[in-house]
Amino acid sequence: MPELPEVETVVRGLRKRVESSRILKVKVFRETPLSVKADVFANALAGQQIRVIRRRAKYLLFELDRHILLGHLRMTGKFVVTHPDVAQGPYHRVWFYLEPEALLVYEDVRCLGTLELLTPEEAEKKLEKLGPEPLAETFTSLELFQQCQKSARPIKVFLLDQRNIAGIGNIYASEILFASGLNPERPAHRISKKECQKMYEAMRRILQDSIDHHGTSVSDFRRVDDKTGEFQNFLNVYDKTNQPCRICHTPVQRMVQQQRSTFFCPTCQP
DNA sequence: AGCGGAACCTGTCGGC
DNA sequence: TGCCGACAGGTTCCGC
Repeated sequence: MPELPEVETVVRGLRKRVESSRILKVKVFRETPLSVKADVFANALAGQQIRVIRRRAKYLLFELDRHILLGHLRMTGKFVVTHPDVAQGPYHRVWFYLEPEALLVYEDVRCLGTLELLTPEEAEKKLEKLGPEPLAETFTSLELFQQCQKSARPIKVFLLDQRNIAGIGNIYASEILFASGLNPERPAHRISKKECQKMYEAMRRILQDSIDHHGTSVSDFRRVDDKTGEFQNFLNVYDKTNQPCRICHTPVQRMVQQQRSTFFCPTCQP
């Protein structure tokens, strides 16, 4: 499901519902997502308080008394807050019993998501490899331009590489390039300073707008309270193959870059 | 160093 | 109806 705006939406929901709660007990239904054995995971978490919840790139950080629980939802991971007497769903992978009275459910159809139990130092080491947060006040168009200058890869592929900029995924990469009028195959280092400025502004505007609309629910993304996001209503090209471009009415095209779909308007993005 | 491709999983959808 | 391949919002590993 999730790119930066969706993870931010989840983090905000979790903050409201479970920040400062204490983990009483953990039940693991499937070990695949975990970085350690189920019993180690469960025993280590029991008794720790969730002090702070925050986001870095597409990661969720649960800052506990002694550990960082680092979550990544990959394609289909979800966190849902519910009641302790809820029935076990088919894709429930981990239950966190919380005090006061709540159940935090981690569910994941495809089981590609991860829950890593780390020390603060290990988490730090892992996250420092990521590029800058595109919405950070300190992130500038000049920084983006300088980063682009270092890469000959297609700009779409560049945007997906988390070491360049953190948090953009397949939906927003296509949307950002459409809004910037840039062809997805343009080598990153061939993009002018002026075009980069436009891409920077599009990036910040689109990501912030999406957060304001609680993210994009294309198939199964849900908020912590199981509501959908609303930003799918504002997408211009993603998954719109053969539909007329909103600006020029040319049919939107799909192509494959790095084994992933890219959507674009051949007229608006020459 | 940097690239393309496969792997990790499971479900869904379209075509024949 | 049934089967099969393609595809899905992501990351990481491996070999060239």
